[in-house]
Order: sequence, then C-alpha cells, then structure tokens
Amino acid sequence: MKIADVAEASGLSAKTIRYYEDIGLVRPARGTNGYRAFAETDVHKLRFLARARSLGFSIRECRTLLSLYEDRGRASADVKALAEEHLRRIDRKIAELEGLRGTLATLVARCHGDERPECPILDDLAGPAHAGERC
Amino acid sequence: MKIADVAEASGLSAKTIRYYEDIGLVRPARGTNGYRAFAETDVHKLRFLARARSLGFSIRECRTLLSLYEDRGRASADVKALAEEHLRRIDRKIAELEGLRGTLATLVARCHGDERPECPILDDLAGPAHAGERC
DNA sequence: TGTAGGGTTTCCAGTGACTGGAAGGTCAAG
DNA sequence: CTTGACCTTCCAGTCACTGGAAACCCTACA
Repeated sequence: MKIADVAEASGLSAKTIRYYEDIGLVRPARGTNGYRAFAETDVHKLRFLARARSLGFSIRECRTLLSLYEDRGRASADVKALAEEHLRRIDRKIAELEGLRGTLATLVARCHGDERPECPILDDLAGPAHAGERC
Repeated sequence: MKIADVAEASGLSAKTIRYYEDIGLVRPARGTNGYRAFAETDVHKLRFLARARSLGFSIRECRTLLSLYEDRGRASADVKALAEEHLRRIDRKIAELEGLRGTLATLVARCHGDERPECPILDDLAGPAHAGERC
C-alpha cells in the first residue's frame, strides 16, 4: 500500500504520515524503488493514532496508548488513568473558555457597535480609568 | 522604568516583553547603558496587551485592537466585530471540547480500570472490530 | 521511444507565542 | 574590588504539523 492509499484509509495526510514515521510512531517497509510500503498493521496503527489524536491526546500520550495497546498484558487501569487525566485537562480547558466567553459576551453586549468611537471593549482592555486621564 | 518593573506592573514576563518589542508591539526607548527605558504609555500598552491576550485574542488581533485603541476616530463597530468573531471562535472551541468530553467520558465510564487487560478505551481507538480479528 | 502527468522521495523552513539557556555587559552594596 | 542581581543579545526548543522546492519514479498514451 502506498502512502496516498494509507492517507485515504486513515484520514491522515501523507505529510502527517511521513511525520509520524519521522518521530518513530510507525516504521513502514520500503520497496525497491524507495517508496514506503505499508502493511495492514501499519494502517491499523495509523487509524489508531488518528482516532486518539482526534480525541485530543498528545503525541506523547498516543505513544503511550500505542504501547499499552500492543502490550497484551497491560492493566486497563493504566489506560483509564491516562484517559481520566486527559478528561480533567479538557474540563479545565472548557472552564477556562467559559470564563473567557462570559467576560467577552458581557463586553460585546455593552458595546453598541456603531460608527462612534466610544467602546466599552477597548475601555476594558485599557484597564481601570484613572482620575484625570483622558477617557 | 526597567523591564523587571514593567513585568511586575503588566503581569507579563520580561521575556515576553522583549518578544513583544521584537515583533513590534512596543518600542521602548533606550538608556545610555543600552537598557530599555519604558515610559508610562509603554506600560499602559503592555497592560492592554496582557489583558487582550488573557481574553484569548491572538497577537495579530491584539495588533488590530491596539491600533483601533489608538485611533481616536475609530468606529466601535470594528472593535465589536472583532470581539464577536473571537466569541464565535470560543463557542466553536467549547462545542468541540464538549464533544470530546462526551466521548471520552463514556469510554472512561465503560472501562473498569483494574489490572486486567480488557479495555474499551483501547478497543475504541483500535476501531470497529473486524470478523475473525483477535479481540 | 518519447513525453506528459501524476505520484513519490528528501530536506528545509515556517507556523504561534512564547520559554530556556548561554555568554557577556552594567550597576549598586558592602 | 568583589559579589550578585540585574540587563543585553542570540540561538534553540516547544507542538504537531504544513508548505514548498528539487529530484526521482511509474504509468499511459502517441
């Protein structure tokens, strides 16, 4: 299987697949012409990676997940711990974004958004107005 | 004012402030010794940047916001449009993360997380099981 | 047989927004 | 005069790719 077919089958770009080889996530064989020759196991692995990445796991975590996947004797607790950590990270990120969202939505609501220069958004960014400052 | 004081006053690191000068966001004067000499307006600008960055605006957007801020005749509509676009981006990101969160939470819930190797999380990452495949 | 077009290969550079670290200059206190 | 805390510049690294150039390979068609 050539790289374009694998890209199609895995949903990753050819560039990304080459990159994954670069960093040692896959080791496809090579044909006599120098082309990469992907086996079914490579494709499977790449699909695994694509799915894990799409769930937001970092490359480092994907590496760990892959090695757990390939370790027939692994404890599911190890996988679960990794996933739970990631879940907490996602929760923190969501909370952070919702905080931003709240602030920003308030500012947007207060800005009339016409051709006049008065703007509560810029006022907020500029910080608390000081006495005697132009405002 | 020296860089460490400005860092203290703005909440940015000295490194970041130097970086902001590098990319042309601020242009502090220089003392005879070569040290940066920040004026009040520089500090104000950096605080503006710190606040805008903390709200998630990109450097490019901060640049625009700054120039709008300094343009006494700007229309608040321009600022509002920028903020609204950013708000939509945040909303999309939140939605995406909540999607991930849902999937991941389901997988975590299904994984018993003990010392046995069976793991629904890895099974999901590996994709739909094929007939005849080890599973 | 020649050639046109698509694939493939490698390598280098850039993204965004910093951050870390090394090597060296400056300043104030003791 | 030394010590230590600043300051300076510059280079490299982060993360996970992405774009592009130059060169090689393969197939189809005239």
